[in-house]
Amino acid sequence: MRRVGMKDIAAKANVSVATVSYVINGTRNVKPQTRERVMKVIEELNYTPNEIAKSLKIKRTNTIGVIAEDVTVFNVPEIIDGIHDYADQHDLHILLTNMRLFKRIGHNYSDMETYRHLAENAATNLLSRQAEGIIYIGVHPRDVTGLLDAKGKPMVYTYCYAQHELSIQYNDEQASYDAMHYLISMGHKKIAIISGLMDSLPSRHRFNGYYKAITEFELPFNPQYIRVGDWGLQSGYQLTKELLELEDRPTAILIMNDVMAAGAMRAALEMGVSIPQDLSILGFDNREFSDFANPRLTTMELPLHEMGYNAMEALSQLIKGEQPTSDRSPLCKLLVRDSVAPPRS
Amino acid sequence: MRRVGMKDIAAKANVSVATVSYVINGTRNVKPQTRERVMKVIEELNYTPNEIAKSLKIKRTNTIGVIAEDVTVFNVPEIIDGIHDYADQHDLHILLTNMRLFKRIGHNYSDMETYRHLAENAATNLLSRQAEGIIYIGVHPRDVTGLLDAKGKPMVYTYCYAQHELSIQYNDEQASYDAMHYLISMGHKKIAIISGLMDSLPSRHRFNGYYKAITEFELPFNPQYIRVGDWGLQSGYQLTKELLELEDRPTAILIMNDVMAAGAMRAALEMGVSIPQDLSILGFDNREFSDFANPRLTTMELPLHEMGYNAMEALSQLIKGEQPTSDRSPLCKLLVRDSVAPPRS
DNA sequence: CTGTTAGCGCATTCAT
DNA sequence: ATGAATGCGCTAACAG
Repeated sequence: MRRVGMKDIAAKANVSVATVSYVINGTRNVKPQTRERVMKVIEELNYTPNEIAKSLKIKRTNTIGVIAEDVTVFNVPEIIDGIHDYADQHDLHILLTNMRLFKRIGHNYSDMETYRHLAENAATNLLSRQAEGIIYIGVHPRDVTGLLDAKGKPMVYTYCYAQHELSIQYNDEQASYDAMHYLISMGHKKIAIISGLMDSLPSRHRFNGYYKAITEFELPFNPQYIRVGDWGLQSGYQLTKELLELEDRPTAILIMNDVMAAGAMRAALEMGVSIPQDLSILGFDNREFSDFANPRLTTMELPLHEMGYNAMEALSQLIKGEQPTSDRSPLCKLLVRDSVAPPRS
Repeated sequence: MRRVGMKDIAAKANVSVATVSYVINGTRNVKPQTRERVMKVIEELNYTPNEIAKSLKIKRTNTIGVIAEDVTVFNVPEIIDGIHDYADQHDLHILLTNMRLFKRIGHNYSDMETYRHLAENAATNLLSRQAEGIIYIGVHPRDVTGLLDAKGKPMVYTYCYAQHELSIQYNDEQASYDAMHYLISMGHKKIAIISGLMDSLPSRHRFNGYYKAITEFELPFNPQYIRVGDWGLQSGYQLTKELLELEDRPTAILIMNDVMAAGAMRAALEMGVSIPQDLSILGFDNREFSDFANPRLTTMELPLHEMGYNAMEALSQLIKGEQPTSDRSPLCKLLVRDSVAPPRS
């Protein structure tokens, strides 16, 4: 049998389709009896409104498009969760496109051709499905300026940056400053840093935070303590070894991601340096394994949920023509576990 | 300015809307010149078809609804990735609902009221947005029979079961049988098992696989070697200690998840038992940390991508009125790393 | 308080 | 090879 529509309800309840519409949407006062009658028929016929027809009519879909570079990359699901959190509260729906970047072109960002094509396609599709705005979720914080054209629809970036566009990204500088503050408050003075690749924005920002803390708290600045890794475990391992072989060893290392921190722990283990008694380690990311490490790794947790939530909030405001008021650089949060202790006196 | 529609194209190109429709969809032959002219105007006006209007007309949306109990739970994103893989290849779109189960009601499954309400709501919403079918992704393999009513639309469950409904779930029994086979092929005869809670379907199935292998390969059956954990790290730790204190120690342990395996490794470390020389460990899940563990954990990898992909495939077939032909219990894959070695002779 | 009616943007039948 | 006209299911004037 045909799908039941308002017309069927109207017929069976002896009213006009308009009235049915009114009782469903509460758009106008309807006499309680009629209302009751209509409701009963709706119930009986198990009627569900066709939102697509409604959308066509009112020119609003309450749907927002999300383009994720890759949903399987750690951190991304939590951002999506934040998006859904806001969406639920505001009766918005999510059309999700997953570009599957890693599986498709691997880490080869240079294949910009394919890449831009995918993104452009995704946006066009979303837009033709009448998404009222788009959120673009990167796969790690980098500049994606000029990648996308939302054809005049509102757009918000998160977990990546775009010039002249609204983007929500956690505050890297403050995060590493806060981490340093914690280390210093524990009594550390000789604090090394293992940074990520220096062509990355987060690396630069975090280094700024490190340097700012060094300066403000008047710690000795030792260039030997500054090491540049490549985000991989092996580099954390190697650089930590180097740091521990220094004549004037640091008592703590701030490490820009948990993976390199895992390498650091391995190096320390091999060299008989115990954490946190002989060396304190502070990571970034709160990766799943950091809670299973031995000792459990103290790390900076990223405000992922908040990023998604704020991005949605900002987008909604943009859609309504308002000025976005959301915090564009939410703060990371120190997760105190067991890899930091006061230095040996 | 108003959004540009077919009418605008038609006017500017001096043709009827019908013709515009024909050139866009290639539904009928159009004189090359006219065709050309229309295309040019489309280009100029930057026209994008309104898929929502089209859907209303043709009564097909090419949209499928996905209900995830919680997208932030490990394993789920990879399933979603499989769904997108199929969707991309078949020009299908995904409307994703995230019930956010953990954040909302925690692990308290007993709050079935809220829970069913959420699910029912999600389905209704998806359906009223004209999703042509629904995929339900659980948060771990359990029976969810009777949770949802798709009102006659096709529905496929994955990462959970539902009686009398189509569900795609990896083959647990085969997985643990394969794991055992590997252990045995490495020369182990005294193989213990640390199972998950016995009220769980996977636990039962995996135990079946264990027992089947024991029987088929005529290994001694030692009830002492069977331990029941609760999936948590602590239980893996505790049970491994007990196993290692046995007079007749096992030389290998099959552990039903990586988290308990992490506990096992900790126990072994404390007792001075080295892995894999003195004890082999084989986990389940391929959790992120298992690759960072020391030694790297050999584990069974779940066919998550395939589950998502197959679920989509089956759903598509159902939508088309065909018999689903997808493999409903894809196989797990052994991921050989460093925690298994031949027993000491 | 309720009914009639005109579209929303498009695909499609029936003419020509 | 093309156009005119109809309607998908719904909302929102407008009219009573």
